[in-house]
Amino acid sequence: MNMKYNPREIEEKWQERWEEEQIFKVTENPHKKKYYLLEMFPYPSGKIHIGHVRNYTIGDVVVRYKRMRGYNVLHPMGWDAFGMPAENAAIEHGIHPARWTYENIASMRKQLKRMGFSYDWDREISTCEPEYYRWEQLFFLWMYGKGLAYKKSSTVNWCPRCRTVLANEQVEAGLCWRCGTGVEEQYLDQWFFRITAYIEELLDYCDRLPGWPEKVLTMQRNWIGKSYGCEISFPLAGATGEIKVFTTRQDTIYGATFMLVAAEHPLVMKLVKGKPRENEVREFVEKVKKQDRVLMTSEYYEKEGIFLDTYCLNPLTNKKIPIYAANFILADYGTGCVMAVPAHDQRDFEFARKYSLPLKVVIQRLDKPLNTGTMTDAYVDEGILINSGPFDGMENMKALEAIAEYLESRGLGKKTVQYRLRDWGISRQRYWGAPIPIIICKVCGTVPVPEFDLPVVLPHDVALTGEGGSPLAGHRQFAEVICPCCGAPAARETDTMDTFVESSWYFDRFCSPHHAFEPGLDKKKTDYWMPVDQYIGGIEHAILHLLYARFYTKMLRDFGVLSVDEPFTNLLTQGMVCKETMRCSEHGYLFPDEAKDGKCCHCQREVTIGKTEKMSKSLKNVVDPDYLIGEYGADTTRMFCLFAAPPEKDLEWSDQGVEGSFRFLNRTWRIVMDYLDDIRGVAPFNGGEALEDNLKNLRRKTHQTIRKVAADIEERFHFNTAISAVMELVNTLYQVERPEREDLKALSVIRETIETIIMLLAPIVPHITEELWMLLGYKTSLTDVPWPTYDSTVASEEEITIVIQVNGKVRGRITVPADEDAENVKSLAVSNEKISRLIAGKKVLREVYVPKKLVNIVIQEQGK
RNA sequence: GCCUGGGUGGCGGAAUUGGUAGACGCAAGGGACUUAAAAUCCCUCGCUCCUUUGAGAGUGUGCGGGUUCGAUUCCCGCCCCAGGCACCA
Repeated sequence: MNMKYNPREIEEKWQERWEEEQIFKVTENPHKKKYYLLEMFPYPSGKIHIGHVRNYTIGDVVVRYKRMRGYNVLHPMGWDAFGMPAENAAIEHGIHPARWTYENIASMRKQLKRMGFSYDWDREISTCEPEYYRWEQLFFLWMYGKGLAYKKSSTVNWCPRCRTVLANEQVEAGLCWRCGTGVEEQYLDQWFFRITAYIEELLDYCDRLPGWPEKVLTMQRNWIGKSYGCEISFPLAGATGEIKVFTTRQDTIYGATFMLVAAEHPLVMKLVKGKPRENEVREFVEKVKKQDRVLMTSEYYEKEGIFLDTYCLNPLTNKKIPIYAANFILADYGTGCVMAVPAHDQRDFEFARKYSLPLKVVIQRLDKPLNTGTMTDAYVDEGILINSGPFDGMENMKALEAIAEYLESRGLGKKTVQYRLRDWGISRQRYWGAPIPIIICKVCGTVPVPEFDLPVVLPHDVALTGEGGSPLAGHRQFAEVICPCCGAPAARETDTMDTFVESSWYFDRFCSPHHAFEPGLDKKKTDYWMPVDQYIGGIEHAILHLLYARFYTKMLRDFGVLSVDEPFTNLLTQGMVCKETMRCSEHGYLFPDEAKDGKCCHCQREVTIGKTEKMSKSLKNVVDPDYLIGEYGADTTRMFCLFAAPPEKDLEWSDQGVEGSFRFLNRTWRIVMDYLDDIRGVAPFNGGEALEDNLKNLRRKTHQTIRKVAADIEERFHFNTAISAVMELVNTLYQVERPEREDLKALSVIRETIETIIMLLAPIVPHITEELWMLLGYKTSLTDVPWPTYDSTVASEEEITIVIQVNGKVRGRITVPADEDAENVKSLAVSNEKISRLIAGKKVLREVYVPKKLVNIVIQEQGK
């Protein structure tokens, strides 16, 4: 037998066969344990990139492994098909977003199939289809009915030249990415989902998701940002009224020497009304409003403020303190006003130094007293209260409670709980999204579209120019309707929904993807499949998508549609695949193949190498896997993506080393071919007879490898070490001396090893292993062969190496039987030739023995 | 700036619970095979030092400290990189 490994031929053959035999089609089966594995579905940007390949390969390995373990596995794929890039393509190239999207889907579907992923393609969904988003519109109506969807005024990025709303991504350094005009803030009435109605449950369950990475839960807890503190009223000086602040540091209230109000806060203009500074303050407020939100969070952002010619009174000291408007106070957190305690808060400290405002120390540190004249930073740690009236001498942590109660008892404040999480703004002034099913009638007000009129279908014929506001607003047939209540002419809501809404329930829809009856989810099926047992996706989604999906699940549960509290039992967050960005001053961001020798291939200008960032189409730093698949095949591409790093780690992309994966598959292929004729008629060794050393060692390695690979896949998804282990086994097999053709016992051990290698690799490289399996004489697909089991007696080592250290430094090694007792090991260590020389004449202070690992002999060192 | 992670040879990484640092692979160098090349197979490979060239000594996991018989692993401080920061998805 002398066949060469031909990946293209093998892969196409098996992909066809899997499809013909519908191997991956799945239905509910009450007699089997279900396993629902889901990878985050892609936005159809045009081509899959290495980040997708990595994500979907990880999922596919686990799916194929679980199948071999006997689970009834659901593994669907679909398209997060609404979104901005389609609209941008329409504006730039005149392609209709729908056409652009469907063409992209077609080519990406082809690429995914070429990778050999085991999806049940009958369940494919695209969120831009009315059959999908009609249910989302229904859920919106239910939410509206319950007050979970509501409208309020909030700000957007506004380009005054294009007269359009910009996404944060479309704002570059405070300027519109298309025309370079300075971006402004504008208020619009927009739709919100009341995620805060579920805030306590969302927080509570952060402690009840043991299958989630702790870092993701920590990020979500911090995002929700529950904090306990006080709302305190500061009366205005010389006027009626008061300013309410929220603080978690009421222990420092005696040190509050000025007041800060968010520049955008309506209170600012109210306070300076009619005062000489009114115009100056208005200019400041306008300037802050224009400051880009991204800029606001950047490093070169300078803290600025302006005095409002107004004072209020510190309610406990009754001292007059000045009120400033500032650009770093958040208008929509707490009350939008902050009592500034410059001695004990770093931001306040910097502000006070800039505007020469007084510092007052109210918490004294224990080691050396603070001096307001010489302090270079705020003191934010614990200490004893001073300058704090009746609370002097109290520990500040105790004063938190005491001062809160004191304020409460005198009616000056109350203990409150504050959250950082805001309600979810879902309005988008864009075309390519799910329409919001609402009608605005001059007579009846806000009127929900009647359920029997759903779906509100997105019209096809719109003009997309990137200018002049929401494209749907200009579509008369769509926007002009008859009010369902009074029959008068009315206007349709022309905002569309945030695409995060579609991705908040697609996993439910996958359970019954074609269910055409209300509410679009077949309860019997969602009850069988949900929750998702394993969800896999990029760490980038740790907060927004995952929090929204959790909220939406709870809400659908309360509407009786779902029976689960949480959508994802186990979560694996893969690290980002990163690559450097490249920019040309004329052509903007460049794809990797648009640059040659540091020059832009369009204009020969010098290319600027930017930061290394996660691959994304907008930065064009994407690597298309096609060249890898073409050169080496899907199996090599899959294996290399897994071998490069463990899944949770970020990866700076380089295809250096892909040859190694290809070589390994060739090496595996060759050794099976080499033995094929000799082992074809031989059954794998079953342990009946005693084995001589070399075969015994091979068999031990085989069983150890089964143990290691299963543990690596099941317990920690570390496919790189699983692959290493199989590589070692293949290396070991190469080392074994070729047995005679008549030595059936030896050949049966070889066959056991070869079958094991094939089965262990099956989830990782499914095509080559199917082919080899068939060549070994099997008729059924490897996809449903049971995962091999190991014999722990066979796998256990008879001899182990013990390291001998002297004062913590490795000085020798001894080999002992695995069950050697402690005393023997210690005396063997001490009597070892080299060790005895090293410790001769020295006093042994201590002997540490770590069973099966090492002996550390601690001796008195010279001169001590 | 704030929140969350990460940093180990020339490179990707391994060391799973505080116990042999560098598994496995890439690159590099050497050898075998070949008319030749490719492929394949074998060997070497953290760094420094040497008048014991060795089963040698020292040093080494971003930097500086600490705890411990023993630290890549735990603690404190710092530097750098990545993800998120609510309209990219």
